[in-house]
Amino acid sequence: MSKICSNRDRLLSLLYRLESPLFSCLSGQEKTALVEHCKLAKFSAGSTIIKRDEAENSVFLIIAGSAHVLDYSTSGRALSYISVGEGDIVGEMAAIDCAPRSAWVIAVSDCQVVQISGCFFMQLAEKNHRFSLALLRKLSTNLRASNERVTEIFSLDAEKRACIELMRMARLDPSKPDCYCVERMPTQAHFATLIGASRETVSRIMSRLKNESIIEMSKHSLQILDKKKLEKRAFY
Amino acid sequence: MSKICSNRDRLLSLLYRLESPLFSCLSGQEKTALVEHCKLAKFSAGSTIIKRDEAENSVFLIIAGSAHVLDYSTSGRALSYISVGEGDIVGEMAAIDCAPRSAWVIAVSDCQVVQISGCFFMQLAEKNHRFSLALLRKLSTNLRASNERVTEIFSLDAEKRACIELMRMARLDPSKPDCYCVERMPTQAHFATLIGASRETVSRIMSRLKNESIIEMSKHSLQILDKKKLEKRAFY
DNA sequence: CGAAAAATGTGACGAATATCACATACCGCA
DNA sequence: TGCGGTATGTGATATTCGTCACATTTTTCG
Repeated sequence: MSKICSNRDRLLSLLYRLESPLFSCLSGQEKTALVEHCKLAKFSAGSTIIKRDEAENSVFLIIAGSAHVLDYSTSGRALSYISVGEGDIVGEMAAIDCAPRSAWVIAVSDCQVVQISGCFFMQLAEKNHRFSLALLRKLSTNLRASNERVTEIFSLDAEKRACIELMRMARLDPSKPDCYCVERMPTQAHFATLIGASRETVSRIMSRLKNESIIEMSKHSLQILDKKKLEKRAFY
Repeated sequence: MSKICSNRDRLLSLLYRLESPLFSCLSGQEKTALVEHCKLAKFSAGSTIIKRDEAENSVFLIIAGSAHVLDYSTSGRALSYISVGEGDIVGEMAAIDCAPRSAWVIAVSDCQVVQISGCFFMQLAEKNHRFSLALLRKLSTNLRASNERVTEIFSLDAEKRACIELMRMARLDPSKPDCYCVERMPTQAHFATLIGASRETVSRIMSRLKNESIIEMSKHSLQILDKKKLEKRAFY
């Protein structure tokens, strides 16, 4: 499943190009040491990057592709805690507190990742102040996002949650200016796990939004035709 | 020897007595410096310790009493993220990432707290490795707990959530051995915010558990009469 | 191209539970 | 001891949404 590539130089240059508030805290020396304690790996769409309850504690830096951090309910329905992409890390919690994995991480699209030894990652945190502070900020941000998500699921209905999530995912369309779109829109089943709803509910919501010309689908992207209306649906 | 202790001295001895994986990382010197950058404060039951959206960034160390970290839904219903007591800290996130408060902290019972300057708190984290690593572990633990709570609310019905929460709160009864109880059981309205349910739903659940002789109420404490049955209700 | 798999659309139905509206019980306190 | 506020108990009702069961469409890949 994961192909190991030993091209240290490529990895190092990747680390230098990467825009990450965390890894940009590392000195050249630390980056060089890092490539000695990690390996490149690939995960195909749908495969498991981290298994819940395992004791393994590597940290994964995502170079390409996207993944969902999620858990399953007793009935088997999935709920995503966070969706991660290029430049994000996952698995840092197990490295920090040495507890077993608390969630699953599943590749949504084909992923290229750098697998870093958990021990080495924590050595970086111990030796480099800026790194450990950046890590603190990251966890703090995650905690805020996580709490916000709980409140949303708790207090808003599925349609409002869907509209908010679409607004979060939307970016200015590079081809048509003044127009927002979601490139690489996940499947409705994946989207459902992001907002804590069933696949069918998402389907119904999308149908409604299409009918009212608020959104439009094309291939794997989603156009937001009427941003104002979408906001209204999200908040009123 | 003087019998009258200054506030500073009392505070310092408090810090030495306190069982906290975080503050036990501090050297004597750091503890002495800390008492110069903080003040003792009291909050009566029901009063607000931290207001959501404010820019203020003190960290509060709870010496006595308990409080809930919570947020309100649009309809006004409250949901607690975490319940904190003696030795816990709240408000560390704003100190770490300098963002506005993301939640409310409300005293459930009368609280005595040590209010620490956010900047000084972060100076400790910058200068003391063990402290910043302990802080990382604390955030990591909180994140795990927060995620676990989402999954619970998402996948278990209100009764199961209530039973699990009761089991979390229960301690061995100091008077009757082999018997578990919850001393200082919060009101049903407070308990409801902990499990993400309405006050009425909690009332109905408690009635059922009482009827079946699983629990028993007395004054402000709750006896668990049949731990086995309670576990069954929680998980099957 | 064409078949199998994956993704999506949609109706019917039931379960959980919020909400409203009271009744009742309990507690602190003057 | 009685009063007012707070906490709790309980029925009726409405709503949201998950689940099941298919039909239909789209994508993938040999």
